[in-house]
Amino acid sequence: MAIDTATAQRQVLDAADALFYERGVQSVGMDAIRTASGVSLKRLYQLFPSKDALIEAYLHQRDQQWKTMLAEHVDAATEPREKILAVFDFLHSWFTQKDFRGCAFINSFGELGAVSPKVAELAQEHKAGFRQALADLAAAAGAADPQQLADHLILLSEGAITTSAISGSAAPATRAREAAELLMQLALPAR
Amino acid sequence: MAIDTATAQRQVLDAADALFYERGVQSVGMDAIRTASGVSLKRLYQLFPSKDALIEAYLHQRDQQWKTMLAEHVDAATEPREKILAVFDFLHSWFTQKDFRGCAFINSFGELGAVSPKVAELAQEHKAGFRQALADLAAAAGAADPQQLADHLILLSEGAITTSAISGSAAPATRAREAAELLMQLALPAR
DNA sequence: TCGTCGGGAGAACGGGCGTTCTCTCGCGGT
DNA sequence: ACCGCGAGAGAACGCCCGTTCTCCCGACGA
Repeated sequence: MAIDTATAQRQVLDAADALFYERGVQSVGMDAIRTASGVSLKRLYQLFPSKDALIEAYLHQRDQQWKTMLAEHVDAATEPREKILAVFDFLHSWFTQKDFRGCAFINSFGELGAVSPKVAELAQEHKAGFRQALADLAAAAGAADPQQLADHLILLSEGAITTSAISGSAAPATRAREAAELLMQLALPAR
Repeated sequence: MAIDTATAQRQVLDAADALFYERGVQSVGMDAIRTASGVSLKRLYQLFPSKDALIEAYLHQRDQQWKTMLAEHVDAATEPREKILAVFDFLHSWFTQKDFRGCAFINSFGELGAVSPKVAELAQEHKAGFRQALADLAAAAGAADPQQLADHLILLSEGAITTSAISGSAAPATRAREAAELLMQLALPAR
């Protein structure tokens, strides 16, 4: 065996992640992933029985990575209010990554959501997870209506993601942070 | 001549609009548009020299339609503050259309933005136009910083569009409207 | 009436893609 | 040393798609 199964999987997933995210899921052929990963097609199909399965794994991995990065930023803050603002700092640092091209779930949903129920479902789950995280933060900060504040914050976040992707600027993150601060003034008890 | 050039063009554009929007640009073949429009392939290629040209025309048409629908809602309101809220009422009525599947520009950008500069450019122009419209409304409402208010409103709008598309619910429009009201409380001079 | 022009229907072409198959080779066990 | 399993490389297959071509017909001017 040339390479260990686990490392082969990691190589394939890394290559798929980079290519799918950069060019979109449909524009990337299995051959490109074969070339980029250095894993033979035969093995690739042993690890992932179809392109759809690979797409699923790609989205799953993105979800994990995204949650981890978000948690790192949020955990670094101590004050509940600061933790909410840290979400937008996280967005800003994400937007300034040179390969930033929007949210993988929004992009995949736009490509395949109407045609692949699985992709649509994964996008919903990802966004639901984010919403839950925001709701927890809002509750911890003592919001009178944490669900409402969470909804407002998620709108700002999603808006910032797509606006930043299309405009190519990271400014929407700071604008969203501004707006979040204003909304918190109204939704949180005075300190 | 079986059908007049103008009506043939309209039939093709209507078919392309429906199919591209519903299934995504890349999932729809020229053959499907030929069948749906009833216009022969030969004529189709006389009217639009390539699929790319047809995609461009599709996006252009979407832009026009969208601006028109927005303007109808905004113009129906009289108070400057009401005009801004009318934007979110427009979003709500859009989201409840049975074929709603998010913003055609965001979806196309996710599919082709990285690979087609023309699509990326059209998406930027569309969003810039929306931003300008919001900035005008914010200025008319007497915002201290109309650019900032416009930026906050566009984030709420874009967030509502993608959240609604993925969740399949129109609720984000009302949540965004709520948030917009709160932000206006702070950004506009007391009445 | 005849020829020609333009359009409709759909076959054809060239290329790409997802998936599978073939061939070959190196390695481990006896 | 030999056998056979599994892996790598890439050809092959079947299908789809964008684009062009062919063939046929109906309309219209001389």
